[in-house]
Amino acid sequence: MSNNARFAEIAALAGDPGRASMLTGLMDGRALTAGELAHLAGITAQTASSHLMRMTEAGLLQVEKQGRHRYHRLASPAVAQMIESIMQIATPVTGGKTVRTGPRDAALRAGRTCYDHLAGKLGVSIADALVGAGHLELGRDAGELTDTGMSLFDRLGIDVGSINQKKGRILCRPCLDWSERRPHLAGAIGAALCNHCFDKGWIRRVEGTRAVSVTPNGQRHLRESLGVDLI
Amino acid sequence: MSNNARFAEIAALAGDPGRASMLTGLMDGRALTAGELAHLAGITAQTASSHLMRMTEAGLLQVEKQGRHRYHRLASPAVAQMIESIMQIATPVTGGKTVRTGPRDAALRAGRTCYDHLAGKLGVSIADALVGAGHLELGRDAGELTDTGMSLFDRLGIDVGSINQKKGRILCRPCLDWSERRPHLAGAIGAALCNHCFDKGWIRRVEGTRAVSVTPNGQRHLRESLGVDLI
DNA sequence: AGGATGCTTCGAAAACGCTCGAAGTATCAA
DNA sequence: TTGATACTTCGAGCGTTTTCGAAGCATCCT
Repeated sequence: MSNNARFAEIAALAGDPGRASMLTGLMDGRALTAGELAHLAGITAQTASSHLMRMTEAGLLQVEKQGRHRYHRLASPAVAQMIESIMQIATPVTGGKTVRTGPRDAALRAGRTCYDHLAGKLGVSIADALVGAGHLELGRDAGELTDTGMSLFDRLGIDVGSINQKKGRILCRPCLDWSERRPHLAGAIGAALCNHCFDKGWIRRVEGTRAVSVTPNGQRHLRESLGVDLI
Repeated sequence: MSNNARFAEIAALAGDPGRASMLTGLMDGRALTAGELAHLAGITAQTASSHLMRMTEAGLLQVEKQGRHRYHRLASPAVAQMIESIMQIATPVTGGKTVRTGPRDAALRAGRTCYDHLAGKLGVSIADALVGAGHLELGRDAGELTDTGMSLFDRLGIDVGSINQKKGRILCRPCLDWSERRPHLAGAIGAALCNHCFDKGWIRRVEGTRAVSVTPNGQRHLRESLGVDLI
């Protein structure tokens, strides 16, 4: 298959409303069953099954069989970044005020995972706090931990040395939050920080959604360790 | 229109072979006429016209009327990054050996523009030289100029201060070259460097293609200023 | 074993979107 | 003004894709 045909195939897969729902629904990094994805997209199980098979064959998804369930997840960070970049175009820049204000949306806006890192108000707050304290520098195209930021992560027990393939510096990626329209911390560093928060019990998934809530313990540690002031 | 519908619409626009050809054809950053794009995609002018109108209305393209020609270009760097990220998924990682070896392809591989910066062997060589000399640090997610790199750019007359919105550091973005499968310099810094090379007459577009050739003068300056050794 | 649940395969109907010929508008050239 | 070029609009044909009911496997539970 020619290069252009592959390109069109991949884009077309993301270009169906049902499949688009599933892909964006998987953007929190979790693995969902075929049934959950069908419900999420508002289509029958048969239709979803066919879609999922095609996306898996094309390399967009990975599937893991577990009993009578089949768990589907995004195949790689590259796929997540593709979806993110399409969202960037699809989200109208005008105003940036998404008027949807349900109770569920509120939880999502407060904090959620964005594939492998933290987003929403939580993600933005952490990024802001790190930048404010001089631990992080975030530009439009890229970001990096400063020396103090590196030693901070070191103290927290996040092994920044193994993340980075280069010698000294830690380079990471900003990700424009589509509810806050502000950059937060993505890339390898963002993923490591997110994992750390889960491991230490600072944050917890809200059952059945992609939202995360900060535990009381987490609230204290985020404030003391990272200087994050949550409202 | 719901957020998901917008997402699907954008992706579907990129998901048609004809439109995909046009979009990737515009990835060199030039503005092409409707006729050129029709020829490039192998479709009639009528069909192309309809495609171009849809993509323009959706915010993917910008059109500029000039006499009886209509010049189309990608609407923004964000669109270019979306296309780039789709290519990332579409390009099979296996081997990375694209066997096409025409004379035109050779020129393209030697050097070309990638939206607003330099790619191909030329782009990779420049990035390698800068990294090798300690002027640049490139990670998987991000990159930055070092202090010596900043003063180098300063000496060249590239105004790094106005590029960066932060105080001291210059953060940029790596872009995985899809012919070399190696990162080169993109983002604001990459764009500024590319412009500088054009302005100084170091490189020149090969008529009618997206390839760029290095002028004798450019060859000398690239070697002397940046330490780039072109084969 | 028997029944329920989760998912896939099959097949056919319906809808959607791509495509191009023909005709229309705008610009340039002489 | 006349003709040529560049592009767009209109309309109809036609292939692709989506969709879901029905049936078929696979797995779990009791």
